[in-house]
Amino acid sequence: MSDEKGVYTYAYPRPAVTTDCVIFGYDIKDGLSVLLVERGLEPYKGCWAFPGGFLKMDETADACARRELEEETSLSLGEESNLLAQLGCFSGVDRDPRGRVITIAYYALVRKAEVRGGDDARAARWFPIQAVPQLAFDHELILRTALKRLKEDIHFKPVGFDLLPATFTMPQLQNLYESILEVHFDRRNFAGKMLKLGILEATGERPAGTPRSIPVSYRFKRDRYREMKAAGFKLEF
Amino acid sequence: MSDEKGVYTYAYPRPAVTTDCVIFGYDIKDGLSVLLVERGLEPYKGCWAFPGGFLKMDETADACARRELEEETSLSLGEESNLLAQLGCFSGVDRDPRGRVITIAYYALVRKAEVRGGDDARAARWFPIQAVPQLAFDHELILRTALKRLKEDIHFKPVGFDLLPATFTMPQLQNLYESILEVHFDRRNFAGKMLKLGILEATGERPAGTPRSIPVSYRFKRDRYREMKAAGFKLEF
DNA sequence: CGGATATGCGTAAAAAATACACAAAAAATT
DNA sequence: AATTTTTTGTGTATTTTTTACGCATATCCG
Repeated sequence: MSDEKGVYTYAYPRPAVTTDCVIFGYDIKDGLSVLLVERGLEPYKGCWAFPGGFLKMDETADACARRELEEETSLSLGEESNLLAQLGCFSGVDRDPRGRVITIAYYALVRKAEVRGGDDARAARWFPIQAVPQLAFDHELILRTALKRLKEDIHFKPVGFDLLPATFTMPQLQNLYESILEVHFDRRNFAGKMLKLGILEATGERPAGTPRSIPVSYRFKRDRYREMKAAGFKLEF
Repeated sequence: MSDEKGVYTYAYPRPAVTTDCVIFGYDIKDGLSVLLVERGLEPYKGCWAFPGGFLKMDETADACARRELEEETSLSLGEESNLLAQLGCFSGVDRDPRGRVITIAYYALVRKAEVRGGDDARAARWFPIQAVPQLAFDHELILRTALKRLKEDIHFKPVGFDLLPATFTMPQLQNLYESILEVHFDRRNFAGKMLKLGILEATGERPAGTPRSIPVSYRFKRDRYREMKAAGFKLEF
């Protein structure tokens, strides 16, 4: 490993550089949730924070975020993931008691999966967005920024791809949008718009008996979505 | 100054951290332009690049970007500027021949003003966006990213505030939008939409003789714009 | 069994986007 | 100097999109 402990000297002072990951998940029961780890080391030992850690000299910030996420939560982000996006750099002078540390924050949307603590993280857990505990460092600011960004992104990117199970119903999809945007839609209009986008397909024929009040299952048409993304599409709500 | 040359040692290696500024300007003659400086030092000495430089230990990235911009181009960004936005962190492992250097890129829109080189910059100049020379480091990637971002932002923010002179005509405003988005609009529809937003006001009465083919001058209503921004508005094109 | 609730389907009204024609003044051309 | 071309402002009819809402049926729950 190229990052063995040693002594590194520079002519000018340098900040330490970390990455942090704001990972959103979703299920019907808890609504929108966020993934946190319990810190196993000082500072803020025992406090909850976003998974993340120091940048190594031979990896990009992107790679660092993925690595730290996997080490601390066992969650690995496939290259497929639509939304591993850079959220921004947080560079407040006093944001870390250890000294000058800047962080590059990322955020991603995933299907909620089992997570377990590891490495510097004593534990890893999903928290419903309404029940997030006090956070270490300036992570509350980072969370607010991520939520704001998510609300913007949802207008342009089909977030369901990443947050929902492979097949889902229209009411579920609507519930997802409503819980992120904190608004309510008329269900007929919502379904109409979604279907008109052409990125959904019904997963099975409705049983012959045409039962009505059991929802139809859909899945996303990945190919169709890719086409539309290339052409540049927009979701309006 | 806290950043005197000396020897700074750390237990783990650290990347150097810089900021770079992508500054867009606009005038009728050249259309959209970007501000570059000619590097006075190695590496890439004599090559054109974005103004920027190393982060000091007692300043945020934001402050660093503003400081370096002023030092190298004599351009100072008022706090009023709507669009000094973080563009993202560029962290390619080999992006700087001096070693590991990551940069936090910013971008801003300003009224084109006289600029002069200073500090590490031998010269500073505006380049029309179609005539940008070869750039140092990975600055071509940064420029592409900034242009993409600008095209997105224009849908939500009244970029004219920052790019146009205090008073301007409707054809000028339209020309600005057309040169950023690289499309053409019907002028009646464009004017109609713009006026309906309610953020413009005619600056003077049309002379009594009602001459037709001399454009009406407008100015932005800053107060009205602030209100709308708080309520969250959207420009469609 | 009966009432409350959820789902799908379709339509009428309102709002917005779009395409388009004309007259007058300025600018360019001859 | 006369003529043509370009530029600007104004308004309207048409199409498209968005929004609001009614209804029949099936499930859920006591």
